[in-house]
Amino acid sequence: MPADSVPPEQKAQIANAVRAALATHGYARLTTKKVAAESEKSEAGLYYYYDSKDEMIVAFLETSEDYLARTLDEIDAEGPEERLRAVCDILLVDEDDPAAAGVNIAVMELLSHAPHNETLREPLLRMERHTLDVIADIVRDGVEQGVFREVDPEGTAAFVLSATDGYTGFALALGMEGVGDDLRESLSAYIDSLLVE
Amino acid sequence: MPADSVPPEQKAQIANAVRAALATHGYARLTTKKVAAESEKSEAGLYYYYDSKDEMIVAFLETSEDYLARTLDEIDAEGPEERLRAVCDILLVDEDDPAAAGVNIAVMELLSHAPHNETLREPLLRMERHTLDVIADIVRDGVEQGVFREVDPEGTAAFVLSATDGYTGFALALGMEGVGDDLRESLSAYIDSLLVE
DNA sequence: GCATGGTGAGTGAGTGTTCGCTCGCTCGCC
DNA sequence: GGCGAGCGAGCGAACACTCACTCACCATGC
Repeated sequence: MPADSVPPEQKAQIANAVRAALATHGYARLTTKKVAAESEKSEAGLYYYYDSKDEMIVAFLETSEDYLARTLDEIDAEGPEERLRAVCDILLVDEDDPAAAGVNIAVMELLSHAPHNETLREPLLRMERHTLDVIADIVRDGVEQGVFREVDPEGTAAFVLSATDGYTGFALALGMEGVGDDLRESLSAYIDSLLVE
Repeated sequence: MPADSVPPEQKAQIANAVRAALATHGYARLTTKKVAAESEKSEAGLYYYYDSKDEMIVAFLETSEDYLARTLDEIDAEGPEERLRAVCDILLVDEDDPAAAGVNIAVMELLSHAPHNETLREPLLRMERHTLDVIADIVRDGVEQGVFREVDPEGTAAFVLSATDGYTGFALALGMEGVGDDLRESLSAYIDSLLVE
């Protein structure tokens, strides 16, 4: 079956199974058998909807992409400063939420494997690009409104996203306690430093 | 053979083969056959020195750890500000150096797989912990010398390392051109903001 | 000077297992 | 009775790892 004609409900169900399996086993140890074990289908049942394991992962990524985009879109904070803080709060995964941590770490694993897997590269690129744009837009608004100093929106966005992704990819993945709180404070201080006096 | 009694020359040679194979294929697609192909030994020859694939990867990590520690130690810049800039320069891998980029991306892949592989966790933890300490020491010196504002050394170190690791794990891995330069500038501006007026 | 036997270093050819994926079939429903 | 949905069984390939063996080298005894 072509990937883009999978019924939405089935796509959501399979994406969810991929998500659970990724969080539990990581990408390098992900197998279709493990995905099936997390779903309510058999291994062969997954292949009824998707032609390959990679396509199932793409389904998960597209679902995550939608979810993240919606979450960022739903921020109802007012003003660039509060909005930027809200975005950071979303991107800096709580170490005490194992489910969220597992998924986000797995996405970092997918990201760092992207150079070797063409199929996964595109959806990952879209997701990161979008997040980058959301942050840059907020910063740009802040500069135009005179809330932020005259910083470069793209550079600031890259800095913030790097910091949050990097935190997930090393401190969260290694279970380094305390680093999250340290970082949260420094990131908050960084946002302070963006404000005009 | 116990891993800690492998002759140094053999360890270096095998670590090097693992490094090359990781850079080319990534961790998720790393096989002992590919490591052997990058070395001058057969697959069975690798097992003469190491009992498992994971031990070979640990050998690579220990070698990298030594190399990074030595590189950070050899910084001869003077004063906390210049030293901090030098560290960032080392950690922010150049996107035009494919070999260095490949290895660093692979280490990010290992990091984000760490929750699922106990064997790799320890050496990775040591490596990140050490880097974190090096940065925190520089910041602490800077604060004591009155060069930096009274920032938290640990938090600042976590912020800087997160940013550089994160850049490697998403922008470098996805080949997002320009992000590196944007980030370099923002990171430099951040260091400016740490300085006392 | 030279046969003998032990040893470290290494390999070609496998081992059993697991992988991604397919096929022939069944079942329930219009 | 035809058809969409799904599964048990199993395919070939690839995987991590092992084993029986070779070969160069060296010490020893004669």
